[in-house]
Amino acid sequence: MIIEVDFSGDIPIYSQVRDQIVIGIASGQLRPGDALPSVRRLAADIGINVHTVNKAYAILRDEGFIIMDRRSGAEIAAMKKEDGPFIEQLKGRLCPYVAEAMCRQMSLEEFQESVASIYHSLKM
Amino acid sequence: MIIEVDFSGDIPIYSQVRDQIVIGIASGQLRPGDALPSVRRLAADIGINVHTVNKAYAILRDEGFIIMDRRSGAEIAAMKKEDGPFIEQLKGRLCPYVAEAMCRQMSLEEFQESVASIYHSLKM
DNA sequence: TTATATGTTATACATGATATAGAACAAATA
DNA sequence: TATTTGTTCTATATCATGTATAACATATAA
Repeated sequence: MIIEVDFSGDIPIYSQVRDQIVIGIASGQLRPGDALPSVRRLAADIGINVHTVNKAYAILRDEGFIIMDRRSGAEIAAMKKEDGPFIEQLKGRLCPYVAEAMCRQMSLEEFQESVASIYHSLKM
Repeated sequence: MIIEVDFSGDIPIYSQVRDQIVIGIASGQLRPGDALPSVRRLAADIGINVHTVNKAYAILRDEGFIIMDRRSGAEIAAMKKEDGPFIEQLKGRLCPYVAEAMCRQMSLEEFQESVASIYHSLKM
């Protein structure tokens, strides 16, 4: 799996790395049990600092996406089904986007269609 | 309209102010033509610096949500219907959230239901 | 005129986030 | 023994964020 980073954007590098790995898991490119490149390896491949990759990995670990072992490295975790608190947290983060879409006269159906478009582009 | 800010959170204050005004417009609490409080007034009400409010207002102006006049103050703008580029930009920002939901075994329908929940909570 | 209020701009400062760099540690493997 | 793993530590540089103070041009009201 190839990870690319936009250095000129306003999204932190560690956040971009985190997002792309999550997208990789969602799309099936990364499956539970798969080994991730070591922090040094990935840092060298992308051309960034080891600490930046380590921060992304630590976040993914705290979020339950990966399992890290000091000796064997990092691998994709098997995740449980989402619970109530996650959905509430998700709603809170989505709210500003839904609100902006409503201001721009986007219907609920149009918004949901965009979500479906993302969903299917990841699923295949 | 009351604007409250979380100082301990990880979301910048100017971003929180921006989001809450957008939510106010989406919910109909703020309508096109309505006057916004002056930057000094709102800053005093919330208990933050004038420049922080000014930054939020400047962003809202750049995004087309409000119209600012050096003499008459700021007011809510009448917005056109969203265009193609906006939807593409929106998809890019939503993608990580959809991906995370998929990793947590959330179905498309469940995600869309959350969006609908937000939509209706703003609409009423 | 005078006073007040508006957005706007400028400078300065403090703090935290971000990213880099180099080094070292404990544990496991080849 | 040598290498690799995640992890931790110190250090530095840069940018974002937030505050503080001041001033400006413009408009309105007393």
